[in-house]
Amino acid sequence: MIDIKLLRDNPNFVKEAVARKGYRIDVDEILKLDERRRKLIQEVEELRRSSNEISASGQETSPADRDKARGIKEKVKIKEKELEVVEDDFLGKFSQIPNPAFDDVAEGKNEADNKELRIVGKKTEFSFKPKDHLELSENLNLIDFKSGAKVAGSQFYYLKNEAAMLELALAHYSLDVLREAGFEVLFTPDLAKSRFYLGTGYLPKGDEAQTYEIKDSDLGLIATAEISLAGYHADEILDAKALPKKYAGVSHCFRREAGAYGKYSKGLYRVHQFTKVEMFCYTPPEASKNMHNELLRLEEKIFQGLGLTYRVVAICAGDLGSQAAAKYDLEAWLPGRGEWGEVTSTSNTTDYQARNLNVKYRLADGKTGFVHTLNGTAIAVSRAIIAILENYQKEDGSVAVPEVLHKYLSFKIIPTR
RNA sequence: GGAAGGUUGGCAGAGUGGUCUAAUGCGCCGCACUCGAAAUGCGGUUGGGGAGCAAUCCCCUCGGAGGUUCAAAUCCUCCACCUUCCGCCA
Repeated sequence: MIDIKLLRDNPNFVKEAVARKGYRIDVDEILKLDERRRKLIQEVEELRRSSNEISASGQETSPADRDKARGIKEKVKIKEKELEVVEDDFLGKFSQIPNPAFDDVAEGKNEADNKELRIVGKKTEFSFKPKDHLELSENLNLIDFKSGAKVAGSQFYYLKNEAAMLELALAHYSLDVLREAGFEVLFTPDLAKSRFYLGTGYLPKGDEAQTYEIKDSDLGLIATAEISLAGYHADEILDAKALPKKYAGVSHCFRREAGAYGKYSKGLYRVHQFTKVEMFCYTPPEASKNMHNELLRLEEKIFQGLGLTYRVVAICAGDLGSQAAAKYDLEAWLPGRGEWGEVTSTSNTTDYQARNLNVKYRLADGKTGFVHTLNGTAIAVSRAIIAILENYQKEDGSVAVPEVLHKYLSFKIIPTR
C-alpha cells in the first residue's frame, strides 16, 4: 500500500498517479472514509481514556466507580464495532491504490505503448526454415505434453532427457552468476500462506484467481519466488548496515493462467508449472533506483552469456500493475514464432510491498523506515529452454548447447534420434 | 501421529491480577572525561496510531483472535508457530 500521508497531504498527486496507471478508484471517497475513521478513533480513545482513569488511579475501586467503568465499556464496544466497519471499508479501498509510477516512466495505456530501449545481438539467421520448440522437442524426445496432460492436466509436461539436464544447468549457471555478484542463494518453499501470495507477487490485471490453493489450509502454491523472498523478512526491522540484501531464490512457480488461452498457449511458453531463479533485493530508499539498474544489468549478463538475442523493453505507466513504480522486461528473439517473447521482468516496487509486509530498516540514529524491495527474473527456465532450442537448432534437426553451459553438462549437442 | 515445554522490546532475559508508564544485561545514540580512542560515568533508546503550529497530551501494543474483571504480560478459550522426546518416513 502507499503512504497514507501522501494521500492526505497530496490527494491530487494520488489521483493523477491512479489515472496514469489506468486504475479507476474513487480517491475522494477514500479520503472521506479516512476522515470518518479518524473521528471514530478519537471518540473511542476518549472513552477508553476515561475508563483507564478510573482503574489506573490506584488500588481498590469503589462500587460506584466500577459501575461507571462498566457503563463506559458498553459504549466503547458499540463505538468499536462502528469503527471496525469503517476501518475495513477504508483499508479495503485504500490498499487498492496502486504504487505511483516514477516520473520518468513513459505514459501509456497498455502493452502496445511499451518502449523498446535497445536490441542486443542479431536475430538468428538460418539457411533453412527454423522449427519451433514444439516440433524440436517432439523430434528430439525432450518434452512430453501428452503425459503431462494425462497426469496433471493440459499445460503440464514432463521435461525429459537433455532438456531435463538443461533445466538444471540453466539454474546452476544463473546461480553462479548471481553468487559472483554477491547474492545469497536460497531454495525457497514452493508454498506460502495467503498473506504472502495475495497481493505480494504475481497478480494479473483483473480478478482471475491466479494461485493454486491447498484445500483446508491457508497455503497456496507460489507463482514466483518473489512471494517467498518478500515474505522472508516480513515483520522485521533490518539493520541499515546489513542493507542491501540480495537474494537469489530458486523455486517452482505455479500459475493457473485462467483465461489466458491464445496464440502462444501451446508448448512451453505458457505453462502451469516451471522452475525459476528469481532475484530479490531489500535496499534503503535512496538505493533502489541503482539496484534496479543492477538487476537489469544482471539479467542482460545472463542472456548475453547464453548468446541469446534480446531486446530491453521499458514498461509504460498503464502496464506496470499495482506494485511496480518502474519495470523493464527482456524479450528474447524466438525464431520459431518469428517474434520476441518475454523472458525476464524486473520491478522496483519501492516501499509499496514493504509497507504491506512490514519490512523496515533502522538507521544509526535509531529512526526506522520502510525498505524498498525489488525483484527480477534471473532465469525462467522453461522460456530459456524455448529460446535455446529455437536459436541453437541446426539444419539436421539437432540442437547445440550454449558454450557457457558446457561445464554443467556431459553433452554439447542434443543429437537427433 | 502421540507427549511435554515454550513464544516478552534490535538481541538476551526477569516478571503468575493493581504506579508494568515492563527489571536487568548486551547493543545502539547523545553527553562528560580524553590530543584522540578504549575503559568508565551520566542520560536516552519497542513499535504503531490519534489531537496539536509547537511544546506536549492521549490511545493501542508482551505470538494472533476472543473472553473474564473496575483493572490482564499475568486468569480462561481457540488458533498459529518454535523446542525437546517417542513413533513413522526420504
